Amino acid sequence: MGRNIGHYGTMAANHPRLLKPSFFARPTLTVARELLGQLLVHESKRGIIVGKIVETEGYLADDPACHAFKGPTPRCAVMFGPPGYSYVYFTYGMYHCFNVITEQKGVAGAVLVRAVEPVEGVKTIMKNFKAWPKNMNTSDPQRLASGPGKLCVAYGFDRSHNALPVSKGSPIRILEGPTVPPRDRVIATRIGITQNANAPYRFYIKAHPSVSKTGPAPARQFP
DNA sequence: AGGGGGATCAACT
DNA sequence: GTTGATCCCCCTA
Repeated sequence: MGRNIGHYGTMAANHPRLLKPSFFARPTLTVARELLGQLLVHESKRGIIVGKIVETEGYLADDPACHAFKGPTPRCAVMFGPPGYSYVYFTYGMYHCFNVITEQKGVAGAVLVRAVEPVEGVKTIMKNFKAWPKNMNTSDPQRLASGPGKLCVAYGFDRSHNALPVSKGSPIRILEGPTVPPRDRVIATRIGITQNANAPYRFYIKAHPSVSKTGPAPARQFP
């Protein structure tokens, strides 16, 4: 924990192991599962931020918990667009949530990135927390982005980051990260929703300190 | 034009 | 387990 795993910020500029739009043009739950361990990069004005994705949730077109369930609205329109774009929305009066669009163009779907382990740019993350109006717990560097709201504070994401490509040439990119051993990848029910709450659409790295919380349902391993 | 609800977080009982 | 902070979104009328 807290080990230096390399200069991902420099690599992020033009490293070949960058997830391409084709990665996201697949079933939402497949993408949610395979995003575990990958590296979310934000090349922001304050500095570059890199974090290892440790927790995701899928949101599907036929899923009552999904913003796109009842069809396109101005807010969720990007969910019906091409895969590999960001979907950032505002919630609870002060927080944002960051998603990546999945499925083929015309089919709604997204993966909510709920938590990352900070890998690079902790100083920049701390600047973002200092600029945040509400008091947040920043004592544990492993838990600076241990939830979807905190993640957006840490990365400096807001609605200006909605509908941006998550790919080469964009300030937001996802790099291939270290492979997560299958026994450490678990599936469970989602958090903080009431609609379709029993759907096992949440994925996280077992016992990882940066995961938001264990959740109500017993998590099981998936192949 | 009005109002209920929300993919959150931290503090409190 | 419950509650306050805080405001945009979307449905209803």
